[in-house]
Amino acid sequence: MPSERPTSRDVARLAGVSRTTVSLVLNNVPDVHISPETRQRVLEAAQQLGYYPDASARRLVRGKTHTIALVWHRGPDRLYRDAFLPGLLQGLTGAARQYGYHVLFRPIEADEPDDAYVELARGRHTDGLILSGPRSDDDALIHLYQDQFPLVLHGQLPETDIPSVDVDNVQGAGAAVEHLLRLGHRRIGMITNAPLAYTASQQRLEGYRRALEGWGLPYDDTLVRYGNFDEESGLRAMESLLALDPPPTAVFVASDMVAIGALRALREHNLRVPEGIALVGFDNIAAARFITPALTTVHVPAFGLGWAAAELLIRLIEGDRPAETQVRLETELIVRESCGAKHSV
Amino acid sequence: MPSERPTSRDVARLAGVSRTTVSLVLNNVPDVHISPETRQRVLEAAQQLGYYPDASARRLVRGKTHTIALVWHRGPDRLYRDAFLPGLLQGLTGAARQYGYHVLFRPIEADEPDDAYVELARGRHTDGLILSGPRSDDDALIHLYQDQFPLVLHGQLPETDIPSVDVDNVQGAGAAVEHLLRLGHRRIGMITNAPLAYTASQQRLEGYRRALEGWGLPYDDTLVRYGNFDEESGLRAMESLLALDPPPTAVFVASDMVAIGALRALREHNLRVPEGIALVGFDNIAAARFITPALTTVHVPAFGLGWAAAELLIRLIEGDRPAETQVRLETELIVRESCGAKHSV
DNA sequence: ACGTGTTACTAACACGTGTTACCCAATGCC
DNA sequence: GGCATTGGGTAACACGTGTTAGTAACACGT
Repeated sequence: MPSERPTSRDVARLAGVSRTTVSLVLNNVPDVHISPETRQRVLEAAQQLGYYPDASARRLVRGKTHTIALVWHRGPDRLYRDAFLPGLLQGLTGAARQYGYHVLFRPIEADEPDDAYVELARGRHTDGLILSGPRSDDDALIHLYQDQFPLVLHGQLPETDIPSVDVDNVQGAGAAVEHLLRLGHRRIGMITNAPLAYTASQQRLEGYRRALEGWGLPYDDTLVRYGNFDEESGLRAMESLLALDPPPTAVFVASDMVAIGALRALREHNLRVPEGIALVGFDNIAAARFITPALTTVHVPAFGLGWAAAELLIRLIEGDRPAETQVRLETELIVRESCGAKHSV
Repeated sequence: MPSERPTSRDVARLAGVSRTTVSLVLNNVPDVHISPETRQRVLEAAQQLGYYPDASARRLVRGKTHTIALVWHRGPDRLYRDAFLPGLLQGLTGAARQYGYHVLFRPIEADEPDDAYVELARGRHTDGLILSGPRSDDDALIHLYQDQFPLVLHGQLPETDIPSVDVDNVQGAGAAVEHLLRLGHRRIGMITNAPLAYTASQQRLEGYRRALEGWGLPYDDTLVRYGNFDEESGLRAMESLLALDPPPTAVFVASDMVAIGALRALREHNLRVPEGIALVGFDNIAAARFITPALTTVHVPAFGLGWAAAELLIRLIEGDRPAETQVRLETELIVRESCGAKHSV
């Protein structure tokens, strides 16, 4: 880009007015009197020169970047979370655009310190952060929050009141298990999406337990296995459940990825789904639709989560304290083939 | 964030030196003599105050934003391209980080003008742009290029020498068809990924044609159908191919998404894959692995494309004219079940 | 005694904008 | 006629940094 980029001074010169006037006109400052002719001259001059105000200068003088960042932590669940990235980003940018904000994408790689993102905040690269996959041992995060820096978590951090956006895992898991109960199953196993160190895992397990108890069935932890984000863990967990005597007639797998592994185990044991064992997943990743049998699952609204996160964050930035800073979105049960409902209806 | 944010002036005051010295020390400016004691004092003062230089001020004075943007156009292929977004972004940010750049994500929505992204460039929000899904009728793009603004296209625009990054579609399609030929097929149909207005479609078709001709087989356009990004189009195209007498014994579908539709058509006709008809796809989207039968396909290295695009763009920004501005990455054939190779080996 | 270099540092300008405080002329009011 | 008010505009400061040109002190060779 050649250096002959026009500045507001050039526009002022061409229009025969002061730089102040140019600024007043171009920003449509209210309650200020500029004659229509002058206004017109300025507009034409700006147009003619192809003037665009310099973003850096604006940021500096206004003390605002009009940018928010999505901080994307690596971790064992990275591949899993990648499935939500496009939807989440579209939601984020959609809401951001409505408020005139830009979105920065900032993954934290394995060779970086976990708190590498603080520079974004402290160095005033952005006005606020959305943190995906927060860890409770992250005290840089706590400090930022104490310093009133605008933050929204994607996912939950127990024991804090940091604003966050998440899906209602208890309700979603409950709906899945309820569905199996309605189909007549009474011996229902569960494979978690991840170890219980993850809040979401605890909550989905809790939903499973409550659904059972709501129907007067005891919670029995011999029917529960722990997944770990990937197919492999699902395969092993299902093998272990099949070793039970008798095995469950249905299994709620709290992650589609893990469910795909479970499905493979069933195929290797020549068990038909849903006739032999019924399955319900969680997440509604793209592959759930395509796999055979198509997976009944709990839909996680990635777009909606992104939208809500950006909207909440921007509200915090602009200072109008929102009534509710803990957003929980509802999930939706997507009935396909793996649960057996299609046959029993 | 309270307004007591420390500036370099505060650091200078605390260390008992001038602001200039602070800047020199903190930026490690070479060939300048500062006594070790002073250097130490400055560092300690900065540390003690928790000083982070203001990014906006830096951008302004340096005339660089150290930011690049990924412009993501909507379009009929959006859902299709979403499959590559996570990989592409990881690649982009990975390379960007090595050079100290940030990455902005900017989708252009349906209700915006196509050239809404120029503001990013003209207003100096970013130092360069990566454009995904460029259209040849976009003259804002041409102007930007003429004004020497650093640009890299993801995908190709015929008849220009704008730097671009893409996969070698001709080679990839050729390898896919070659694979089917080696397996003994001689009557091979093709379903394109999209209408021929898309450069990638033309090129994949060209790869198909060349592979046939390389084996001395005539190119026969009665064996070719046109997909349109989605499952539905694949289903219809395959139905049409099945109406031929005799139908092809194998089909190269230049998009996994479309291939999934084709697969459904075959299932509805009770044709087994690969025994009845063999299939090879293109793209290697996540679902290709999970579907039954698992899809043999041509892998598109999204991460590599992102990395290459960012690296090329940053080279252009920093002024060291790269030797080659048209990057073409190789694809890789992923052999799974749908082609029949697993049985014949 | 004098110029020449070197070390260690600083004063002052520049980047391009938004905004406050002020000014001048014309008008309205009694 | 004197005074307040309003319309239309500008001079000057501020934002927080990077960088150039310059200075003061001191060492050194002759």
